[in-house]
Amino acid sequence: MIQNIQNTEGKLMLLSLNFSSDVPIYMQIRNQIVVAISTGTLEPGERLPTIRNLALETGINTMTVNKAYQLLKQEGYITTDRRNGAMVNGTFHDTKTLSQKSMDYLKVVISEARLTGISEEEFNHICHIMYSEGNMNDG
Amino acid sequence: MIQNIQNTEGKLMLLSLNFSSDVPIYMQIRNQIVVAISTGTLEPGERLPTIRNLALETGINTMTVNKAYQLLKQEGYITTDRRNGAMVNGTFHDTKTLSQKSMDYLKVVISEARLTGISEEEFNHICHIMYSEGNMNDG
Amino acid sequence: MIQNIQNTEGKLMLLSLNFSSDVPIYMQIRNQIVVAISTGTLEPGERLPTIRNLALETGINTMTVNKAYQLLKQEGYITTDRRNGAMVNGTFHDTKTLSQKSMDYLKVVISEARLTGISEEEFNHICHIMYSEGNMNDG
Amino acid sequence: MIQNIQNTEGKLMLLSLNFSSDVPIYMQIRNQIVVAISTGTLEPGERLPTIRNLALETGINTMTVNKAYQLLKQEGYITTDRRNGAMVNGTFHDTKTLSQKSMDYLKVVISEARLTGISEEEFNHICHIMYSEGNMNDG
DNA sequence: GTGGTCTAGACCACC
DNA sequence: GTGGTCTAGACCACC
Repeated sequence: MIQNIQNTEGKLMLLSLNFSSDVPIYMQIRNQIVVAISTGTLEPGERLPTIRNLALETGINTMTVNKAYQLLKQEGYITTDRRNGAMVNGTFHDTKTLSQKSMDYLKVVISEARLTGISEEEFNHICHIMYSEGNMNDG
Repeated sequence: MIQNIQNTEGKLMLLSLNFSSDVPIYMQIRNQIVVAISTGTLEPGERLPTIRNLALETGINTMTVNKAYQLLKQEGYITTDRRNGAMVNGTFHDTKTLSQKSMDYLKVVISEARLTGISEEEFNHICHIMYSEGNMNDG
Repeated sequence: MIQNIQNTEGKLMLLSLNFSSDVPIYMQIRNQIVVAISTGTLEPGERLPTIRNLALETGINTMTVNKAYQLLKQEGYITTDRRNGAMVNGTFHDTKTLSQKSMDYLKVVISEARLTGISEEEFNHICHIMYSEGNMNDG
Repeated sequence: MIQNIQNTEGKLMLLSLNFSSDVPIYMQIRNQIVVAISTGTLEPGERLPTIRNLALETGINTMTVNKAYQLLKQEGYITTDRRNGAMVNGTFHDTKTLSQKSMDYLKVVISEARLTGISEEEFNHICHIMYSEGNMNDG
């Protein structure tokens, strides 16, 4: 299911939820918001949709949205306060380190890539496209 | 928990299971066997530990191991028969395509990488190291 | 054993299980649900009985029902999620291709038909009756 | 695995065994011999390979081949005697009836066909091709 | 000995 | 309440 979601300024945000996926809904929300922040679809300081709105428009429970926002807050991607709701963080730690979880996932993805005959150059190309998506909103 | 597992020829195989992870145990087994096949730790035609043995030595239930093997079989990584047990497939389809799931994971990993200040060159370097691991057994 | 099963809306569904068959129970369930979807007994979007209910009313274990549902899900016949349980898919890929397995079965069935003296016309007639069952709910 | 098998007169017979299939080996042998008889590849009165030979050339246990032959004998497809080994039956009962098992399989196959968008005419065409294979050796 | 199936029952995250 | 996972243990056909 693909949903058009508006943030508090009325800007559109695409949210694609798959209810029969083994990835929990709250994690799908979290992932897509991380991607949106990284690609610039969500800019530093920008307000996220309110929990209530996001829940209402996607038809999911507010608890589920809340769980996603809590996770994002805990990971440092967003801040929440009572007056302004949720907001994209302006600065991120330049730790230049991938989490162990991401490293594990990456290893499995690369393993699958190799086994289907994708060369390192071709894999770099796929990564390049994904990396570049983050620069579209920069120029 | 890290376990040394012997395949049917007595060769050692490292299996690291995290029982408190949100990744199901059968999926952890599946993932690590995919990585092992890709890196050459498990060679084409090589026999995997029997379901019973793997279960016994890791302390996991045979049903759980069975589930992992069924998944690997269904994905085309291994074949199973009652004569020889489980066996790494000799040939893989060079489809050169990543599954949607892998694409999604990769996108999230790359998003996290960007946000921690990892440049595309640095990310390529991480990938290069992982890609190269599979070539150690080639020379 | 023939069981009357109710789906979540209370609609009756016939399920006939043969415990002494060489066809595994989960496969019998899978097969009969595929037939039910194809004939329109189960309609697109319709909810299947919950795993628990189906297990309870048939006296089968939940794991066995779960296996059948997992298979149906993987084959694209149904979707499952924790909110709505299992649900018949609304759209199916018009691939117009039979699986190798179905081709093999069909070949054996046709071979048996020929050897018992059933002509191609007579065989087409049997198929016609089975094909037509799916159109009863259309008119 | 595809094996060229010689019958007792030296005639070649193609046998394709899939050891990781969920269809037991003895049933695969049985099925393929039924198809071979039906298509005329094996003619009435023709001798089958000896159990020992078939086992030797395919690498399967003689018990497995024996099981297949016993089943074929019991179903009336072949006769066995101590001097001549196994032999294709000359006459088959023109019962013009499909077994319940075959009816069940056919129903599932047709259900799958409908759901992938195969029309009755297209299905008849597939059947026609399979039916026709049995007439190639007739002319 | 091997994988495959099934049970009874528990527990879990998710919604 | 829902599906999903896991266990301990039994039994099975197949090879």
